[in-house]
Amino acid sequence: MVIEIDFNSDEALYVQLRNQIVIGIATRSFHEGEALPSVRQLADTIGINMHTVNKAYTVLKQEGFVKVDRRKGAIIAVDIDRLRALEEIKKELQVVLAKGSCTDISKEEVHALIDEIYEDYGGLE
Amino acid sequence: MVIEIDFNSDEALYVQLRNQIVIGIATRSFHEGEALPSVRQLADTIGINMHTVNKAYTVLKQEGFVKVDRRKGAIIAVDIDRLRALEEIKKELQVVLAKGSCTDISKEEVHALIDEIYEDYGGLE
DNA sequence: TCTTCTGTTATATAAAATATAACACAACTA
DNA sequence: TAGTTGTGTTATATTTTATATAACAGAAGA
Repeated sequence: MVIEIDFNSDEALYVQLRNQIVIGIATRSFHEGEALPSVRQLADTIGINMHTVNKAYTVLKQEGFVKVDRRKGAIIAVDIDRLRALEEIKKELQVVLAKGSCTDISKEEVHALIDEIYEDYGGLE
Repeated sequence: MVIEIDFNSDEALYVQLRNQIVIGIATRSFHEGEALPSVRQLADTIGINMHTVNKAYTVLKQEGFVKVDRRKGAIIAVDIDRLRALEEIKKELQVVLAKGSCTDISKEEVHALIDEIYEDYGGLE
C-alpha cells in the first residue's frame, strides 16, 4: 500500500498516517495478522520521524486496530466494539453531513457517495 | 440552541464549538442573516475564554459559514463552493467509513444512519 | 557473542491551543 | 457632544500538543 502524506495539510502527521492505515485495512491492503512496516522503516520511507509513526501506531492500538508486539512490531488485529463504533460513527457523520446540508448537498448525493466508497471497502458483499 | 462542550474530550474547544454551530445551521437553529451570540457572551455562557470562541468564529468565517462584522458580530451567511465541499466531504467520509467497514458495519447500516441524520437536517425536502 | 532487528523511554524543540489584557471602532444614551 | 457599552481585534503569555533526537532494552539470527 502506498501511504501518502500531505506536508501542507493542517492535519497532524500522525493523524494522516492513522487514517491512511485504517483505510488500508478497509481496502484490504492490510490483512488481519499481517505486520505493518516497522516504525523506523515507515518513517524512513515517508521521510518523517520515527516517533511520529510510533504515535500513529499507539493510537491505532488504543482504537483497537492493531496489537503491538515488541518483537514483531505492529500486527493488524481489529478488536472494536460494534455498538460503540456505531455511536462514534454517527456522531462523526452528523458533523460531516451538517456541512453537506448547509451546502445543499442532498441525501441522495450522500447515498451515492457512500456507495462509491463502499465499492472499495465492502468488495466481498 | 443549546451548545454543549465536553471538557473531557480530546477535541479542541474551538473545534467542538465550530461543529456545534455548523450542526446548528443544518438543523435550522440558526438562520441565514441571524447573528450568533457575541464572543464574550458565548464565552461567558459556556465558561471558556473569549478568544477560543473568537477562533471558532474565525474558522467559520474562513470556511464560509459566517461573515464577521465588527459592529454586529458574526452573521450566518453560508457561501461555500458546492463542488469543493463535495470533494472534502467524500474524503472525510472515506475515513469515517473505513472504520465502519473494519467493524463490519454494512453499507445498509450506514445508509440508515444517513437517513436518520437527514431527518433533522433536510426537513424541508 | 555479536550484529541487527523490534518497540520504548527520556529529553528537547517547535508548533498550536488557550488565556489575559489592552485596544479601536461604532452605537446608543444622557 | 461626552460618556458608556457593545462589537471584534490585536499583542502577549502560558499551557498543551506534536515532532525530533538520542539512548535504551529485549529478542532473533548469524
